[in-house]
Amino acid sequence: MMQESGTETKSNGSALQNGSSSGNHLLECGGLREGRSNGETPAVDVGAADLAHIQQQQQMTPLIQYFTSKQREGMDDRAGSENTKALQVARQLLLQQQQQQQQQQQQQQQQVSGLKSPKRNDKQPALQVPVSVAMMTPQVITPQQMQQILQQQVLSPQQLQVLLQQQQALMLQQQQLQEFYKKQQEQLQLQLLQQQHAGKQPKEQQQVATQQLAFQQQLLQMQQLQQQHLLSLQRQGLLTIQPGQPALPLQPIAQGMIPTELQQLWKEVTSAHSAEETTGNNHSSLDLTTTCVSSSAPSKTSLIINPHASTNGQLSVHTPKRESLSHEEHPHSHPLYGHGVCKWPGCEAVCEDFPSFLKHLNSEHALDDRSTAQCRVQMQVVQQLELQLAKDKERLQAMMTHLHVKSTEPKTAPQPLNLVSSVTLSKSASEASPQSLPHTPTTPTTPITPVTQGPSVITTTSMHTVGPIRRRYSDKYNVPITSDIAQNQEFYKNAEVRPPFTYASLIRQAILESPEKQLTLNEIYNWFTRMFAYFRRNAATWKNAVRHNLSLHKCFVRVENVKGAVWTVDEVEFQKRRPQKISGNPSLIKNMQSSHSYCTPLNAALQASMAENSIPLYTTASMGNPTLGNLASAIREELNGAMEHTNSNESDSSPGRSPMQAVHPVHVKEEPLDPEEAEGPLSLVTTANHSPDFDHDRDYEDEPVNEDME
DNA sequence: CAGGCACTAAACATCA
DNA sequence: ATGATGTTTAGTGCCT
Repeated sequence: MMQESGTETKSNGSALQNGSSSGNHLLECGGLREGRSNGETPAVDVGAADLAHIQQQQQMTPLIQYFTSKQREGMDDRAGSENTKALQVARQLLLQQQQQQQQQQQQQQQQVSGLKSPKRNDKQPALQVPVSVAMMTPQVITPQQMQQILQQQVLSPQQLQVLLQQQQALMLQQQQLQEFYKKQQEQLQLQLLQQQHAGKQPKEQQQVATQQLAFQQQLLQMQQLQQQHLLSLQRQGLLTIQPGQPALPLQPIAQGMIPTELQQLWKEVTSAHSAEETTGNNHSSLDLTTTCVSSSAPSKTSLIINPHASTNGQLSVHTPKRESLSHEEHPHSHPLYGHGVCKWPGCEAVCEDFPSFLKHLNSEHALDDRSTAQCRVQMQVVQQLELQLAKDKERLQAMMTHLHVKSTEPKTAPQPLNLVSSVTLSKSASEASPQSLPHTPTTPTTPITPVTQGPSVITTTSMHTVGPIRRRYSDKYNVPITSDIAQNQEFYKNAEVRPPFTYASLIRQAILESPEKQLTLNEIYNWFTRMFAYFRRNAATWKNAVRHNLSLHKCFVRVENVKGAVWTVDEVEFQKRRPQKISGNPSLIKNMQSSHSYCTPLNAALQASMAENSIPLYTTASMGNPTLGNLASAIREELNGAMEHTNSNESDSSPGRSPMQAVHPVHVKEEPLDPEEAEGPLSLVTTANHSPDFDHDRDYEDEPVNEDME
């Protein structure tokens, strides 16, 4: 019958405040942008398209990268328009660059001359595979993205670990790819030289062009791999992609880790690098990549994760556990040897066994200019990574400390954001105010702690120690409970997060959701356990609470039925409670309005991005911007409902409901009810029709809030 | 600070 | 007797 999975009676201090918030729901949003039902941010989208275009051209020059990186940097604290400007500039530059390059290439095809120093001109590398250095940087997640992760989200150490591992693995892969491409490039040049001497240009050029194409494709694949990695991170709620940069993962921009000096180093290496033989085995290092890419398919639709599978809070999402992870921990002890391949940067030589590898190492990678240069590069890379790691570690430490301190404070439980494919999400979210705002005198520039404690699946278990929360925000906004539950359904089902609603609200919801608008106690229990993972524990406690609430509140009416007693909702009674509550809470309203004023322009696009990336709360949390989307509508509805209530008892605040849709005769509770009860048609069981009131949530307007309703 | 509210815990009653 | 259901009371904490 009932699922009494965890009947520990000890419930004090249980997971009441695992108000984490990363709804990993809403995975229906497929790609980075496709998932959105309608493009909220056209300007940004254009930028994204441009970026993608640029990406496909594989022609990002350092200059463009600079611009785009600038763009990204600005994205954190500026609106997107500036960024699109920068992007346009970059795009123009790119076009010029492309033209120049085309001219160059044409010239070269006509006269393959001056090949001795094809790279002398950094800007137009002759016949160089148009792969920017930055593109090849071993950077899967840019430092800023990492920063985002660390700044905005509460990650468990394990997740950080996994993240880092994935990052490292991908970096390794990328590094190998870099080497591979570098090598290919050099070989091409060498071949070209030879061919020039041999005097057979046209054919070989064609070949070269083909190879170039192949390289580009491979690079593209690499990019896609990156992208998927990032996507998977997003899906886990580990990474936030901001709206102005939906194509962010497509931007293999060197940032932080690879400054220009590093590029130069690479060039040094490249120029110092003499031609090597054989490229045939190089693909060994690519195998993983290509298979990975092909398995997860570049098309974004293929990235869509089965909502059911992914809504599981634990999010077993397709984080393609890249086999490359094993690169590091390959049984063969030498870090430069793995999978039968020499892992010296840029080498990839196949070595049958370890001894032959050692032999190869000593012969091919002896102390010479090239090795030295490569070493320097590697040092730089490592240094940068270490720096970054140290920085992020520090940040993480600070976060942990901060959160630890804060989490012990009796804060209110944050409410998961309704981000699931909400059409007006950006609007509502941007207008929203965090429910915690009234209690948190945080300035917009400082992260709001409770927000970072959102119902993230990551931390739900770790949050269980947090003390009980007495306040249930949404109790005051009981209308949107419908949409909230509907929208966060999967989240609540899978994450052991206490829903931010009072028992009364939940019970009412359960009853209203039933076809008959009536439930037996047991059915109510079942609804609780079915809808909320949280209520699969401590059954004795919450069941008692349910019964207590059913008995206590006049709005719950017991009806003798053929099959026993069922409980119904006296909507009027229920609504009666609301005005008095909301009226006493003007500060909340004010806060909402004020927060609205500053967060709207800033965050509209951001919210959209969050929505499509299944990342509630986090992004704006770091900006101190409230993003509890449905709170605004909640309050609004609350107010509407309250006002309507004062005007007439007939109207429900939710348009989705027909107040007069009484189902069955309700027989009133045994106890005499208030005299007020006599005032209405009233012991009607108001029935909510089952249409989800999403529309309602979205249709509200920005009307002035009436604080004096009573 | 008082009062209201929500939550938790527990005692008790009723009924199948 | 037992468990489910329902009622009531008490204590506590948060918020206005």
